[in-house]
Amino acid sequence: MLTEKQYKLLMFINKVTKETGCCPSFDEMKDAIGLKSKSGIHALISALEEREFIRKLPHKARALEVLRLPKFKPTAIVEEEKKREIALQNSAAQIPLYGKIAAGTPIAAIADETQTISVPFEMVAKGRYYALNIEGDSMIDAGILDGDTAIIKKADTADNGTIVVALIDNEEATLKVLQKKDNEIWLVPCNKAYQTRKFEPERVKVQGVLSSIIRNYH
Amino acid sequence: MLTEKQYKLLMFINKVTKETGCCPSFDEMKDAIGLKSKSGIHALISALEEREFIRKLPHKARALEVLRLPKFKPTAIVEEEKKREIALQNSAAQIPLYGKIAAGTPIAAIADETQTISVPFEMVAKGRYYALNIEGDSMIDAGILDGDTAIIKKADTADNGTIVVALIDNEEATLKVLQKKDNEIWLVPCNKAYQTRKFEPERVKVQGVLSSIIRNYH
DNA sequence: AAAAAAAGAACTAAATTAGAACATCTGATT
DNA sequence: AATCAGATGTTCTAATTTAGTTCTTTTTTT
Repeated sequence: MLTEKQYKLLMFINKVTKETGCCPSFDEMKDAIGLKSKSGIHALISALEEREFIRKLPHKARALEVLRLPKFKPTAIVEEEKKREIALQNSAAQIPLYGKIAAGTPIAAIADETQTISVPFEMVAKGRYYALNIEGDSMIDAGILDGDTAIIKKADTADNGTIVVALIDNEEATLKVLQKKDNEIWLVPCNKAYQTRKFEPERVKVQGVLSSIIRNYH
Repeated sequence: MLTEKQYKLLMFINKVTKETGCCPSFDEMKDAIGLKSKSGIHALISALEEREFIRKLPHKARALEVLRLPKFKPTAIVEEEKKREIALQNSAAQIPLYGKIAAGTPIAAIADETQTISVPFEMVAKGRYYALNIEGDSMIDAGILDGDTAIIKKADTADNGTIVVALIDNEEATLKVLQKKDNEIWLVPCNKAYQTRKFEPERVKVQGVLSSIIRNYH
């Protein structure tokens, strides 16, 4: 239907006309569309007139009239808008919801990424994140309850004392406090009813660090 | 469509005609537009007539008729754009951050609304919400820790057993579990180190119900 | 290399403005 | 009916600014 420039120009004319009641001059259009010469505008205007989107009085200043707007947008514009939309959505980033943790499944295995959860952008400023639903009460003393949503920052290392997603023997994922000892890795629960579990370093892989907790009451 | 002067004149004619029922003379228009000679008005009128915005009877005094006003954007498009904008904004709602709770200040008093926090849209689907920073450990057994952010739904009533923002004696706001007894209101902490406080119903006002908890780790 | 898009410059036309002279209309007066 | 005054509309000239058109050259894209 229309080329990208034609579309942009038409929308600009329409917008200015609507907002000010006057239509823009060739120079103003030139600046708006990002051209350095008016002659390009002339060509675009001719094209728009030929396609009956606008009408003009020749040799008159600011004498354009928008007759109609296109029903469909040029693909280039659509894609541009998609990008912008995604950028805006990122003000609340969509991150994948990988499933439950504390069950015996490695996270990668259930990473279908079909479900997502939106979280405030401040939470996920840098890095890559995913969400997990908390199952069980092994972290209850850290204020992490059954049913909470954990926002995890992907990482394969972590500092002592941080809460991490740990994959044990490639088959069990769990959320615990990390303690690296001389020749062992301790996964410390935050609930006196549970025992600290101790592993050889080879058996434990860090899959992420706890970044945020979100809990919804009904 | 029109130049600035043409537009101004057209709007002036339209306004005067509507307000007084008769249209202005060339001299009045000249003064209104800020010209020192009527001849300019004549030229502008000719331009407007040529563009079919007004009609005139030649050589008749005050014989102008406004035919139409500059075309505006089709409403359908305007509304479509508005909807999209709202949808985008809502992907992460901005809600006001009222300040800390458990300190001795009524919430309304610190409601400056200058700070906001963005929360996932799912959390604030309906109703009006605000955020509070949690101070103290009186709710620690409910998994609500010092420093957490509470998303509160505005309400002035609440069910028994829900966690509410309660204003006591119009001066102290606190987050507690609500228990309405026969002739008392109990505000129950979730920490064995704290006592349940009991009040006459008149002294306690519910200011909201806990909707979500957000906690950020570094 | 060919085609399309953009830039640049030169040229032409229109818009704006002022001032003054002139024409027309209306109602009142002769 | 003719005339007049006052209010209003019209035309013209002229200078200045702003804007549209066209043509050639350059750049970019294919």
